Amino acid sequence: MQKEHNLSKNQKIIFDLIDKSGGPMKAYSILFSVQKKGIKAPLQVYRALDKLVEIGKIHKIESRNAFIACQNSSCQISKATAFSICESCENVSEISNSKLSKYLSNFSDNSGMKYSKYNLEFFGLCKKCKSK
Amino acid sequence: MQKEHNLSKNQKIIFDLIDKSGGPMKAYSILFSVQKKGIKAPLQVYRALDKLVEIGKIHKIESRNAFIACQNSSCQISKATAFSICESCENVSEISNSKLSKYLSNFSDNSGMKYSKYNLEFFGLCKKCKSK
DNA sequence: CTTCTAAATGTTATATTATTACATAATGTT
DNA sequence: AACATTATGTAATAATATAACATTTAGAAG
Repeated sequence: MQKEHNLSKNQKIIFDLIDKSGGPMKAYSILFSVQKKGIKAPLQVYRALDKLVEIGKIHKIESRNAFIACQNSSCQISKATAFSICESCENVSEISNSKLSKYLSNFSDNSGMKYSKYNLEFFGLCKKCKSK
Repeated sequence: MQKEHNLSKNQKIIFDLIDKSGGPMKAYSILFSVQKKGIKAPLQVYRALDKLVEIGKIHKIESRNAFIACQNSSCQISKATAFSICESCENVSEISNSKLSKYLSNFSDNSGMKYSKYNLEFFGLCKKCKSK
């Protein structure tokens, strides 16, 4: 049962942009693209991004300082994310593999720490780039 | 068989500082600390950090833009890293769990991509912070 | 429908993180 | 010694992100 989040004006503009782009986008490139829609300042972008991340509509690719629309409909909250990143063309895709997420969600070591969240980034060459 | 890397002057200064700190350090806090040793510019710090990451003496905590000394003697190259991060006190430690690393190193999905590297960051509350 | 509150917005300034470009010096190899 | 590679020094600037403050909008409670 997915909670419906009514996105605000800025949130919707920015989510739609990222979603339509189909890939990761950087904050200042988003800013540039939405200036014609009246969003003028970095903070307006970052605030929308923060909220979108919080509700799981987008995820942050930490190693790239970029944001991508969630490609996994069951992912309501960004608390368990995994991505594959091509180091040549920088293509990013979200990995939704139930075994992997089960394994990591249940992972515990001997530190006595209970993990509530994780982010995993895999790097390599995608099919296309490998065959070049 | 561990390759011996002869660190250069700046690399050694910066590695020693991070190593002795026992935790993650940020680039500009490193810069501040090493100014008395003659390292004056950000680039000098970033260059040393880049090299240290490349040879696996330190790792970058992507979600924190911080660098930590490798706590895992068998880790020559930063190609398979996992960390646990306390979201309250920001304590970070490197996870060395052979099952986990084996699982992730062998992970493959149906994207046809062969992963050569990964970085995993777990978040939660450490023992101390949990009991507060 | 009004009062209250929480969330979102707008705006300016500034902090933090990282790289470009170019010159020089030290180190290792043949 | 000549060459190539790696490291250093320095100035400028680019890219990423937040602080502080004023105002507005949207929901919830009476």
